[in-house]
Amino acid sequence: MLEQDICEVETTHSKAIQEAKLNLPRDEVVLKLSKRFKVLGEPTRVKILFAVSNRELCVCDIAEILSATPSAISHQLRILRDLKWVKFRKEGKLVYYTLADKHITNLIDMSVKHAIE
Amino acid sequence: MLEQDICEVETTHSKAIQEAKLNLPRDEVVLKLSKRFKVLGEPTRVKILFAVSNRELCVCDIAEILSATPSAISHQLRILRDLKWVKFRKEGKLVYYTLADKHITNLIDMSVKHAIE
DNA sequence: CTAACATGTGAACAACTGTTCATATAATCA
DNA sequence: TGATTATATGAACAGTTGTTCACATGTTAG
Repeated sequence: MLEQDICEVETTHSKAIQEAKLNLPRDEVVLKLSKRFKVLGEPTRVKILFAVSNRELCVCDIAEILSATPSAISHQLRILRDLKWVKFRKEGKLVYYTLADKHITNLIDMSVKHAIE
Repeated sequence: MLEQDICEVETTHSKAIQEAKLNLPRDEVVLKLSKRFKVLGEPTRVKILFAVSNRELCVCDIAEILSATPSAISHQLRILRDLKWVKFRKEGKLVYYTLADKHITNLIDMSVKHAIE
């Protein structure tokens, strides 16, 4: 940030600035939070979560449902697996995925109803 | 999607697939939903929302708080304005921003506490 | 064993996005 | 009026990301 970009309002509002700085969550917390939201910021992943929220589905099922390639779905599932938002069960060649817990769909449902008009 | 990418599991799981397809929210809804989540998927925007959730702040204040340039903040504020997540009030040269309503911070708070461990 | 198939994964590519920079606009002050 | 300052905004650039493609792995059937 260059010198010219610093506003002079700073001194006037220093009290509000100081207060806001203190109330701001730690960088680590914000980063973790936004990282999770970003995962929900992709239609494909939201659809996958919706699809596996009520029943067990294998990768090909999900691909068929979303009209996508199994490869694309597999890539997205890895992200959801890493976050432990979905769990999986192998059965022969197939791998069945389910929602790890109801928290995520609750969040989505709540978002639909309240926060996001 | 090429022929080779279509799985043969389809016929076996056709019932589950059909059911999942019906339960899936409309594309329009999912798109709108994930679009909003994407906005929260950026640390800068989350920080801005936190900052203006308790007090009125001008662009330079926010820039100072987040250690960013006023220009970068202004760009992000436009996105938040378009979504009507923040409201603003002009006073001379300064433009003061506040949270439009408590729904968004509620969502974030809830996410911190419940859905997102 | 070999062929077929479901899934996983790395590389490559295209599309998107946040920041910076330059500049415009609007308001205040000398 | 002219200078300064706060904010807005378009273009450019760099970094990120989702999909596709090719291929590897592992399992089942013949």
